[in-house]
Amino acid sequence: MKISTRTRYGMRAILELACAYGSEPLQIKLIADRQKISNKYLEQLVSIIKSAGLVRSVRGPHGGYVLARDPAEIKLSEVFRALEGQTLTVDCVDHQEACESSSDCITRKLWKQMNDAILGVLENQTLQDLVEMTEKEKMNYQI
Amino acid sequence: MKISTRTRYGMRAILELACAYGSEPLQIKLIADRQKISNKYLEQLVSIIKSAGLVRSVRGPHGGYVLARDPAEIKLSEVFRALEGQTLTVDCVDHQEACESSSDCITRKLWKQMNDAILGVLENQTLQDLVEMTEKEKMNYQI
DNA sequence: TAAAATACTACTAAATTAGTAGGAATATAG
DNA sequence: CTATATTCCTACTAATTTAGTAGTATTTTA
Repeated sequence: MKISTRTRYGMRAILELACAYGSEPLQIKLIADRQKISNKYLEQLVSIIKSAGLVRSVRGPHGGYVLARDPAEIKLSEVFRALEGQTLTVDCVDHQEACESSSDCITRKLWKQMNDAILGVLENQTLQDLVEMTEKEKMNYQI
Repeated sequence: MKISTRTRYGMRAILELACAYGSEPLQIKLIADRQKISNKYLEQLVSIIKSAGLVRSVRGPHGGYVLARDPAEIKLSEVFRALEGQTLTVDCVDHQEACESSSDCITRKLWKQMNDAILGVLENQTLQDLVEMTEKEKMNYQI
């Protein structure tokens, strides 16, 4: 149950964008430098969260990426699922039809509890919450 | 954040053993047949939970595996971690030294929340709880 | 028109997962 | 003592996923 670097990198990138919300677009290159992530790899990750509708892009010089919505309107669950995939524990939790024993399967019940516990964390916080926490507690997400 | 089939199969196998606690040893072959898992693969999975000290083995005819302790004394977290690995989200959650920015990293804080949410589910239930729930709600873990 | 950026697509290397395979060791029953 | 049933151990393999690299096309601005 490790979180992939894809998700970790992607989360940091969108946090940079959340922090810069309201300002000029941020370039991949700049974020990649700050976070010490491969430029080209980050390009693909940001493209994933763009496909999910969470960021918008601006092409050409002085282009870059901006958050598509107010950071207070973007739940962490949206970001996480875009990067890590929709399935949080096992397929049958969201799609009962994935297994015919779903309705009376005890392990499914367990995985659903775990699924909901994770969702509880991600559904109840937005990018804005993380940005504020960062400022308030003098934390960072730049390394 | 999908759970591997290793963990799903392993959890089902140990649940069979929990259910049979107090009786004769169960053979891999029998469990594998019931759960429709490859015999040889399950052998390896059970060997993992044996290494973790959760089950004991009996060799020779009429041998098999038995739970090493009372099912009420085996937390789901022990089983899960044996199968899925100790790390629940990211290394730095358990090992701060894994990253020098740990102390003021906002994403680590998020991953720790998620880590603890998962642990909350697994630490507070034992194999016995699942066995009882299975009986009480007429559920199963045999398919 | 040059330069700065994203967009797209294909490839690759490494790691992990999910097995398969075969035989060694051990215990039991007859 | 021997056949048999079982775990034990180790090595191999195939498929999938992850983490990139690489190159070029497209768009926009100055």
